[in-house]
Amino acid sequence: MEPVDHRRVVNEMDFFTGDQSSIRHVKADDDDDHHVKIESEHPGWLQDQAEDVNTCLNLLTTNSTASEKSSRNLKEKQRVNQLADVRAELERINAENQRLKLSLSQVNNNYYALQMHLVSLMQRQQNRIAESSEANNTEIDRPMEDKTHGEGTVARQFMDLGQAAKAEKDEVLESSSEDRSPELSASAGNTIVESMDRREKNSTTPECFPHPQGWPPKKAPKFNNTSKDTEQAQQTMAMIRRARVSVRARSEASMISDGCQWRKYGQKMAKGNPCPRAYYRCTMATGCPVRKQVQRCAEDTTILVTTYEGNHNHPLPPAAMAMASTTSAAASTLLSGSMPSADGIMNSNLVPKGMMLPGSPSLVTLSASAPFPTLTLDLTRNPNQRPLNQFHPISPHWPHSLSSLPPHLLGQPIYNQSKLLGNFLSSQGNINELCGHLAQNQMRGHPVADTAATAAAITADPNFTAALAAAITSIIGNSHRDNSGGNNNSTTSRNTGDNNT
DNA sequence: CGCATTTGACCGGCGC
DNA sequence: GCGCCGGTCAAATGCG
Repeated sequence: MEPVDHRRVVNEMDFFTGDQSSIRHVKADDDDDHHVKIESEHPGWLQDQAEDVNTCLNLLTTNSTASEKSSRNLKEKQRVNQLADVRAELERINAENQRLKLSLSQVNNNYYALQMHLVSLMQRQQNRIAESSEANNTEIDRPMEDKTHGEGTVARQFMDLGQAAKAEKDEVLESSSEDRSPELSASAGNTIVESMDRREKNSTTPECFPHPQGWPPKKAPKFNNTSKDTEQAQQTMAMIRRARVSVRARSEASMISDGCQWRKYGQKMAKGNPCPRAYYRCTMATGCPVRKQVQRCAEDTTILVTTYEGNHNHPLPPAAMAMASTTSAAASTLLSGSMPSADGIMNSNLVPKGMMLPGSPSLVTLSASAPFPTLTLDLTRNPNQRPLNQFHPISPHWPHSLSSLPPHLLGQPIYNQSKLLGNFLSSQGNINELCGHLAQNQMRGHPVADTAATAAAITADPNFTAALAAAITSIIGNSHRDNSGGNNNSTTSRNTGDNNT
């Protein structure tokens, strides 16, 4: 038999906070001469307050003297004054807190902006070194130069988006891009807005830019020089959101893991493909606009095509940083260049020549037929098997080895990735060489299995493909990244677990 | 029971 | 104007 508790327990809301979660229990103990005990999370404080409780009921005993009354009134006034003081202090502290929060947010933004700038500077320096050492190979060097050019540009693009001085912009518009030094370009308001504006001005070119099927005219109305900067910025951002990055990779999994958390919100049968297309949205933060589509290739169902769209509006975990700037990079690549057409882009230095091997399908393509400009990274094509075969031993530790890859691809700051990859691409010009290079650096001493199955396993590994895609995209996208510090498409442990099995 | 996924409905853009 | 198509929504369903 349990002892019966005669105490009545009454729930009371905490009126100080209005928080139901901080409900106190007021226990009336029948065994204690009807005394009321007040239990609190802050017993000491409450006790002190209880002693000083001002009921404002003016409950005075009849035998009080006039002097006692006056002294009590005085005390009450003092307490009221103290209370007012405390309240004022509280309000002041709250205001200060808000200010500090704002400052912190600004500091964060500035930090990211500076980081982007640093990245661009380091990239530029790196490219100069590569340029001098690879003077003979202008085909490969120039893309890197342009990348550098673009990187500073984009770092600024996102920093200054919406603030670009219009007069400055118009001035820049007068000069051709060839005449501009990278420094000038990066500092003279060469924003996406400007790029689009320039394209708009360049009406002599029939197809100024791949905007078939209504893009951008419908989604983003034409710019004119009299519109406000803010409108332009919004339109530009809308365009950036529409630009896409598509990654083709062999994978048995339903989705490659890229560091982010995704929630499936739809699935459709797309025309011309027996495999359904799945629609996912990023759930790492409420309101994150990033979407991705996953669909198997109609011709080869072992190939998984993942298309990213949008920019994350939240910081990403370290594991997700591998996909740094994927979509924003692509968007910037597509939008910041003054390419008259998709062919222009492909024939230009925007896409590293090394990515387009002679006699083999290009690893990077730009779709001009898609509704939105789409950059496609094809990780399924493997014109040179050697490096991949070298790359990886058949090992039960492979997944763990992947986790050792991050120091090169996943966990390092973007500029390291870009530097590494940039160096390598400029010197080797072959993505497979890149794989081998990474592998040799990372896994030196490991046995080498020279089998096609190994290569397939590597390319099929979601982590690897995602990381590789991110790295490549970082380069292709001129290492563009915005100052949110979180415009990355990446992968997450959850997805890794859920979707790779 | 809460959350994620599934799936049919719905909507807007585009071509005819 | 109509139908097709891609994309999204939201109720139903499944699962842990």
